[in-house]
Amino acid sequence: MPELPEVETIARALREGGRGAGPIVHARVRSACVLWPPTVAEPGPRAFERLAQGRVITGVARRGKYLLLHLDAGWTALVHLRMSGDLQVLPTEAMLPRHTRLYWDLDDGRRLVFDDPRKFGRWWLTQNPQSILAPLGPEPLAPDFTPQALAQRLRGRRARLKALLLDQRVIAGIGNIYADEALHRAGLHPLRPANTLSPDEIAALWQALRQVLQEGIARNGASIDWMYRGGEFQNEFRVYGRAGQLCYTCGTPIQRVRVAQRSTHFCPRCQPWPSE
DNA sequence: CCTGAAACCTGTCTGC
DNA sequence: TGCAGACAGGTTTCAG
Repeated sequence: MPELPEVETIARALREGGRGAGPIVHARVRSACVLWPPTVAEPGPRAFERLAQGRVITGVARRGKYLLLHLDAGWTALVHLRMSGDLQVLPTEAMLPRHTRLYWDLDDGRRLVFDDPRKFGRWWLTQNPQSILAPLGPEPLAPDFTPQALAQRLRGRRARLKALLLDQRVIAGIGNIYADEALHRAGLHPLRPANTLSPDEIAALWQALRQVLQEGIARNGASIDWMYRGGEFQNEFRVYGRAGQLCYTCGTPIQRVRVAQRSTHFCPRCQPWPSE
C-alpha cells in the first residue's frame, strides 16, 4: 500500500480525523500490547509496552514512508508500513482485525491498531528518531526540493533511473507505483542511466514526480485489490499494472520488465530509449 | 558504485 | 476441487 501519498493520507487521518475516527492527538496511551514481537524493531517488545504506557500523543507527522507519532517526555514512535501494514483507530470493544500485530489502548475508549498481514512492518520507540531517519534523502514535496536539487541527487550516478527513484537515500517516499507513473509522465525510459539526462529531462522528471505525488495525496492514495483503504489514485494509473494494455497517450501496448527486482511498467513509444 | 539474488511473510489469482 | 507457481505498494544484507 504505502508510498508517500498513502502514508501521508494515514498521517492526516490520525492528525485531523478521518477514515471513520477522530484525531488521536492529545490521547494518552493507557496500555500497549505487542502480539507479534518482531514488529518492534526497538526496543524489545516488553520494554516497548512499558515505555509507551502513560505517554500522551502530541503530534503526528510523516518523513518519507515513515509515520511519526510524537509523544510527550521526548519519545517518538516511528512506524514503517512496508508492504501490507495499516493503522486504524477502533473502539476498544471492537473485534481486532485478523492480522493485528500490536495495538495501543487509549484513555478515551479507542484503540490504535496496527494490522499487517505480511509481518514486514516495523515500529521503533525512541528518543532519537534522527538515528533512524538520517539516511533518508530529501522530501520531494518540500519547497527546497527544486529541479536543481533533483539534478544534484542524480549527478554522477550511473544506475538506472528506476532503481535510483526507489532508493530512499536519493529521494524519500517514492515507491514502485509512483516511480513508474512519474517516469511515464516525464517521458523517460526506466532503464536510462541517471547521469545521461539533459537539464530539460531532469526538469520534466521533477515536474512529473511532484505532480504524481500531489495528485496521489489529493486522491487519498491508491487502493489495490484486497488492500483497499479508500483512496482513488488507482483510477489515474497510466502504466502501473497495465502490461499489455494500450497506452492512453499513443496506443502502444504497455511493456513490463524487471528492474531492481521490481515490476516496471512503461510505454516503449512515449518513453523511448534515446539511441532511437 | 552497481547489479542481482535471497530473505523476511501471508494472501490472492491463474493455469493445469 | 486441488495444487503449484507467480505475484504483490518495501527494505536489508550479501556476493560478485
